[in-house]
Amino acid sequence: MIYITFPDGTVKEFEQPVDGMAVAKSISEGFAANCVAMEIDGNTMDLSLPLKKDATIRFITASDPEAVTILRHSAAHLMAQAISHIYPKAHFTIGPVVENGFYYDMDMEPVSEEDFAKIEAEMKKLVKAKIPLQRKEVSKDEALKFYANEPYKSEMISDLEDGTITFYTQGDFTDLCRGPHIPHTGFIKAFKLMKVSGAYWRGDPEKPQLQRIYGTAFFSKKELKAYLTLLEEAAKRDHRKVGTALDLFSFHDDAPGMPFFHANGMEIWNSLLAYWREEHRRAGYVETKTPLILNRVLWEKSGHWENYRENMYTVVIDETESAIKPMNCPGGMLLYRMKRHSYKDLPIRAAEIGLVHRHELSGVLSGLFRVRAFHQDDAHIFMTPDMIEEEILGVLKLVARMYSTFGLGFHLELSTRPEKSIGSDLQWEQATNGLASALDAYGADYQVNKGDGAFYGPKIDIHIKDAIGRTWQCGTIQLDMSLPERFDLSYIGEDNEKHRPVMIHRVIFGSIERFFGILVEHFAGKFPLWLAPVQVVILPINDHLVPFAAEVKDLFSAAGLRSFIDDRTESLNKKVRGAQLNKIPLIVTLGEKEKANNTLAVRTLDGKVSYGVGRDDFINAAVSNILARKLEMDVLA
RNA sequence: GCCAGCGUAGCUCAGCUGGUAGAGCUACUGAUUUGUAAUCAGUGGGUCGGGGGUUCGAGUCCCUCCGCUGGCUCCA
Repeated sequence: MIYITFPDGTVKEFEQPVDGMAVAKSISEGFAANCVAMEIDGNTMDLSLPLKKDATIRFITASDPEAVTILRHSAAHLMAQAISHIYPKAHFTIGPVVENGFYYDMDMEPVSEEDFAKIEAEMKKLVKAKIPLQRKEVSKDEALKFYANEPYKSEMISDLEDGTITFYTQGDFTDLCRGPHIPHTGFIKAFKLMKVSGAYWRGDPEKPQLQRIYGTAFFSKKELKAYLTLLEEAAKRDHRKVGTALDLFSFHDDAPGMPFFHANGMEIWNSLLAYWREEHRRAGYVETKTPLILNRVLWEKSGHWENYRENMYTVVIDETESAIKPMNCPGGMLLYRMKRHSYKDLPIRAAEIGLVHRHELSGVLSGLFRVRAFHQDDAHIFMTPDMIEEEILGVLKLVARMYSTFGLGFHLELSTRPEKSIGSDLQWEQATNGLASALDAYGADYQVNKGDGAFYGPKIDIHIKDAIGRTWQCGTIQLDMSLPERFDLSYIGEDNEKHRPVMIHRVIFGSIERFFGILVEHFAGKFPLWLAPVQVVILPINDHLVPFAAEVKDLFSAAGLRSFIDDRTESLNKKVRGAQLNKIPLIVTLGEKEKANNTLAVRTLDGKVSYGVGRDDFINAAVSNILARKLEMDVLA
């Protein structure tokens, strides 16, 4: 007789032997049919597992967040089983769950997406058959014997401890797996194979290349469909596509990974930076600028030559080797060293919109998101140790302020001392506590990533969330205990002695190019008025009204509005359509009525049209919307 | 860098198993003078990513280089 406690506190008695499924059925058959797995005393396991002693139980059903992970793991097995039928020669390696699905790495003949249909068809058959997944504990010897002809599995088993090895069998397919799994394949009602790629065994380029097939799975077709719709929405917003359509930027074979910004793109860029400068000036920053090319000796001193050499472009000038800067900090160190500093001068907040070049591997380049030349909205803050908390808090507040202007939410992560690091315990403690207490003072929840800090100091990473729920790491605040040492920075303290200042590097947009790309996707090209390259398009209704349109444009220009006249001899409908497709926030139509009454007909991107709008009312509303950098279009309100 | 797929007009794309390039939009010209998402007609526009090869003949096949896209240990 054993006693099982349920989440609501009730306790039931069961005769031995009893497994999780039987306990679930004691609630109801219908409930049991929806159970995916169970949690026994906090450990997730299979429903088929026998319960041998008193325990607390919680059933995991499709609606629990962890259930989908179990489902996807089982889906990976399902795919492997299907593939073992179609490609009997395939050797299986690992098949884990990843962020939005799962994958399985297999040593097999190359497959392409065209092969997915037949694999999926086979998977569907197996789902229909509702094949149970059965767990079995095996000894290491048994396991090795079973996988005698499977080199990858044998290798994995060799790394495992005897007594902890389990197999899962579903029909004719058995896989080494820790589990847990769903009771039978019938749960996998909605799945899709997504893509195929190459991956090395254990990620090692020296080892054999495997076929990796990615898939995803959900408990319902509806959820799968919602996920696929999200992907479609993301594809529609793809900044490379929108950037081409709106004539914002381009890439050319002559400079791979280095973006060209067009006139429209530069309007956005300049508006973005004007805003950035305004906020930084207000927050007490000064702006500096350091050269693109600096002598090798400097990079040796900073440690980049030793640690970052393979990402740096170098150039020989007058027989002296130099490097194009991949980071702005060494230049910033030189500026600090120009003068003697008193503790009274600190903190010094020196910003720099620095253009950096990094030689990224050709295969990782991706639109504006991963480039070889980009601008960082960098700043180095030099301070005394007791200023850490306040300065970090200041950066966090600036971050919050600036991101909210774009309607971007964010969360914070603190990374602490890694195994390999420089500096003393005391320094790390002081630095990490400084960051943590700033985070506490700021008041938002944050996640701690133990050991994820840089070797030269702890850091805070800021992850933003865009309009369709995707997250991106943009901002970062890194405390640096290395460079002040290497460059022997100092300030004179109250005691009239030299002291080492504390320095942080911080960025808010991060890479401006990347942030630009994120904004394109976040807004889906429909920029708020203050960022829109063209704010107003003027459509004269016929050719005779073009001179009148020019007068109106002059009024707009005088007020600082970016406008242009579409004077093509095309139909109004066509010009409206063009303006809408170009995502121009305001369309002003001018006809005889407007000319007679000195009014405007104004159409916004949502298709609403207001007639008889006063010119001054319109201009004032637009200008105040821009000055306030509003996210919403309220010009017609 | 490695693997897979891709590269045809400014843009989006068609071009079957090799037979000397095509559509829509854009642009330009003319007609129309338009009241809120595509007026009509005409014209222009391509070394089919570069180079090499096979062939009587290559956008199509092969080799090579370049570029783009997606991946490249969130460890059974």
